[in-house]
Amino acid sequence: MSRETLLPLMAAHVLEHGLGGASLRPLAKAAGTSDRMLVYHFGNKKTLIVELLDHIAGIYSAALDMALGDTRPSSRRECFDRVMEQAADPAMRPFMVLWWEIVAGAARDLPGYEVAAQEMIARQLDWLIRQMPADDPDPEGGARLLLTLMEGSLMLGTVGHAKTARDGLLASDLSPS
Amino acid sequence: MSRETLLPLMAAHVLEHGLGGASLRPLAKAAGTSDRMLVYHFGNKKTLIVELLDHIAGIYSAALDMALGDTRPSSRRECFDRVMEQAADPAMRPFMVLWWEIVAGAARDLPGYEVAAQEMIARQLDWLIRQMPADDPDPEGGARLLLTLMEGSLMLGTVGHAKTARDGLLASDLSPS
DNA sequence: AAAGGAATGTAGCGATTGCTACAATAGAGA
DNA sequence: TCTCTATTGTAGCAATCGCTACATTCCTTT
Repeated sequence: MSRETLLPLMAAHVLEHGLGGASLRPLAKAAGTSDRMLVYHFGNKKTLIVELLDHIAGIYSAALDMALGDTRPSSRRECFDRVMEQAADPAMRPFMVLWWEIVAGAARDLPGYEVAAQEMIARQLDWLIRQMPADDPDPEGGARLLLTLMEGSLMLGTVGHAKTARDGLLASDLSPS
Repeated sequence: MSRETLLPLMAAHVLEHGLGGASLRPLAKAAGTSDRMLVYHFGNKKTLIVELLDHIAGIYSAALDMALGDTRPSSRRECFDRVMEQAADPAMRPFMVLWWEIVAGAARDLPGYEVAAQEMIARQLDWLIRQMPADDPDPEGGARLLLTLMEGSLMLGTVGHAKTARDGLLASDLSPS
């Protein structure tokens, strides 16, 4: 059992139970090993978490690649609505919950958190650019705008202000300027 | 020493050191008491945290009231820029860092986190409405839109994608529709 | 002054934390 | 077959966790 075998199992555990309370022994049990072996393979907990975050960022990228739509939207607003609908999928909820924990860790400068978050956002932006309307005059700028709106809306959603974000969006013009 | 005396002191400690690692003994030391007394006053840690979050939401509201600008901006974009500039103030950083921890807690349904976050967002929205241009035809809708953009931008900023948000905003039209 | 509840100190319990010392096994190359 | 290194198990350490039992002090009310 090597690092590569253990990481996906631990990632699954973290997706379900969170990063904050992730201690060696539960992590080990989820991976079918002992805390002793986790330290043996990764040296210490800090570097384990760093590698785990990197691995999770990889999982997220792969999940995005799987979710490429086959038809392109005809407007930025339709694109936004589609992506938001997909983010609301219950299957995405563990990712969502973990995501805010990663953001919090990045804000507090915990090692590995910011790089992982940065990677995940970069992937999401790439993905979004490919999802933009085919005739959009500025797909990069549009994707960046939609990403900002999306993340703001998702955050407001998780703290019980989904309606606030929705109403704000209704009063806005997403079309290219 | 009552609850009301202890809460501000613990809030200061949490603003500096975070909520996640906040355990009874350090909290007590920051408040000049013992863990024994914290349990005596609040019953247990969970309700302590709930009351502490409520208190912190109150502090945040007060801080916003202090920061009401004396001149109104003349456009939504100017309003946005001003608010973002204020949010970038180093003095706001502890609030920012703590904020994402509260969001993460709300996403994970920890008791008290969502209510606190909801309250803080509601206050921020009220504040934003009062900061909108005087001649804005739809201050409520505009404030909701700006709030969404702000929070998205702030999040992207904390994970090292401030430029992404900025470029997205440049390619957008914030004027009322 | 006596009494009684509120407030506080001391000490510690059982559980969990990250990590380590030591020993045992296993499998590959000589 | 014999080493030698890589891997794994067992046991435990010191620190911290939330919380509690028990005793004591303090202040208010009668």
